[in-house]
Amino acid sequence: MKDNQFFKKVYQVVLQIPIGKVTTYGAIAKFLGSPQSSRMVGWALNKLNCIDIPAHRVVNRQGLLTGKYHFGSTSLMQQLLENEGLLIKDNQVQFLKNVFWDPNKELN
DNA sequence: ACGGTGACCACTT
DNA sequence: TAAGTGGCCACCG
Repeated sequence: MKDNQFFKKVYQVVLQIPIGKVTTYGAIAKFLGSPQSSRMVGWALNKLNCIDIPAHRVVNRQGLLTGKYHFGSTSLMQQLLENEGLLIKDNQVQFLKNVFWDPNKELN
């Protein structure tokens, strides 16, 4: 698969997210070199919804858990995040700015 | 083979 | 200030 690189990078980035931190689809997309292809990131995670990838640490720009319905249980994603010390309210990560982890800044 | 769709984001009315 | 629309690229029916 030629898009393996895209997947791989998403995979790598998500795996590098520290505990208690989250990133956004847009940030990852930008890191991949296609700032406009944030949809692909979500799509990639959808296909890579393996347990090996902590996709629960990836949220949208507003911090909303938009992909929670793809985790099987809507509460699972929230539980996982809360378990990492994050505060979730109304399907949204509180203090997102505080726990935001930017791959472009942290990874290079 | 083709069109619709998607875990989104940013710019333009 | 809020709502609408375009763009991105791969998968599924």
